Amino acid sequence: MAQVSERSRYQSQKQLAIRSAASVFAEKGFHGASTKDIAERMGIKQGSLYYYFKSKEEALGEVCLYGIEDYVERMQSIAVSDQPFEAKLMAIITSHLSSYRERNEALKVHNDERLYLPEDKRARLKELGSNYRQQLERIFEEGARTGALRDSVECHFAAQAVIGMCNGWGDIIVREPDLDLFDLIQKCTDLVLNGFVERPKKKRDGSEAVCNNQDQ
Amino acid sequence: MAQVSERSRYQSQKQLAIRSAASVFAEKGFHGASTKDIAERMGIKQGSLYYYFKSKEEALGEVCLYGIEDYVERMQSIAVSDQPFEAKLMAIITSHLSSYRERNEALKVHNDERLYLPEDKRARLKELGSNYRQQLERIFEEGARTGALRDSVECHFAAQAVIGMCNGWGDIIVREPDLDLFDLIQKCTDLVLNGFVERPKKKRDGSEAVCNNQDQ
DNA sequence: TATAAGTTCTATACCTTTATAGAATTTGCG
DNA sequence: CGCAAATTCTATAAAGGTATAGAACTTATA
Repeated sequence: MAQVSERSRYQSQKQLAIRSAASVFAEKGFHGASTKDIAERMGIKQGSLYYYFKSKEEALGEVCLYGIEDYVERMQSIAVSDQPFEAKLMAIITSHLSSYRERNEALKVHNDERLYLPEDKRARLKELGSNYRQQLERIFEEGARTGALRDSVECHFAAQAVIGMCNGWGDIIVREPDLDLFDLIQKCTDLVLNGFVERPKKKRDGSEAVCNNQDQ
Repeated sequence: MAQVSERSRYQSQKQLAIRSAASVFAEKGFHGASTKDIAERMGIKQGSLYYYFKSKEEALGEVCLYGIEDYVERMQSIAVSDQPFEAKLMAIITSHLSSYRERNEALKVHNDERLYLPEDKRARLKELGSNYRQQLERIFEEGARTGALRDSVECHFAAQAVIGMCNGWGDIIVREPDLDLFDLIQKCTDLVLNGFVERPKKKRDGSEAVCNNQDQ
């Protein structure tokens, strides 16, 4: 029994299948994509795809999960890290925006297509999405507690606003490959912290040093 | 020849067709929606729909145009109005967010599905979208000139960020009908102006009076 | 009422797509 | 090699979707 290579081959092909599906779904949408498209992108015939997915819908489910798992993991590692509030915020924005530059198509598919999954298959995704938002909320709460933020800031609103803004840049980042991502990250962070209205500068100015290892 | 009523009936049915298509496209996406769905929602049979649209794709084009025209018009009237910067910003956010509450499904379709149109049919939409962004940019430029904003604010970035944030709230607004829209508008405006970091209050505090007629 | 234009319906040609079954091929190993 | 499991292929059933043609019905008006 070819146990060793079976595992290896199946798993690498399955991974390829998920990435191919992500790519096609991102480009054409779930309903606009055909199983033939996906199979072709991974170099096999349409019927063979069903060796890896029970249905097209299952493929969507796995792509969405793959996309958001990665995303949540990075949030996790930032949340537990030992950085001050402003550094965490920038790290999160960096992680979020650079995931689009890396053509993390699965995340885009999660954002745009997950609603086409039936309720029960979306439960896990909901959980992960809520987890992401809650961790961001807690980071804002911590910021308010340590005095980095106004007391009046509503952390639920803040988290949603940041996530929404980042997702909004997602499409633009994908469309415009020449866009300076680091510059954009700084501007977004600055907007969230300070807004556009003039204010007296505090002692903070080396804020570009807070982000060092998130840009891979 | 029934000239008078022909015009009236055709046009009202066409309007209904566009709104029905908007509703179905918003719910199922362009590819997920069938011409049968659209026809049923407007109370006719599938084949009859082709009296109003040459093709399903043409229907998408008209829905997108319908959605964004309205949106751009409201921006226009705010841009030329004689309000100070902060009031204009709040009016724009109000217009944008409340269009989702009014279930302006055509705008959602424009945002999510317009990319499925062929290049040439998208030209006009691009023009209108650019127009919207440019007008918002000019409002920010004006704000910087009159001293309401930092000089360093990059108006192109600012406009995109505001549009992205509002679009991000769009899905949430549709999903959560109990959300307090006026509260949300104020928070969004405050975020864009002041950010989340504590700052000394200026003389501005009657900021809730600046918006009076945009909430219809 | 008779007419003609306008509107909707029925029926269908044609195509694409999903999913399955079973044959064929590949793979690793004794 | 030659086997058995794993993987991929071919072929196809079944379903659903788009668009068209021409018949049938409606409406306003002469």
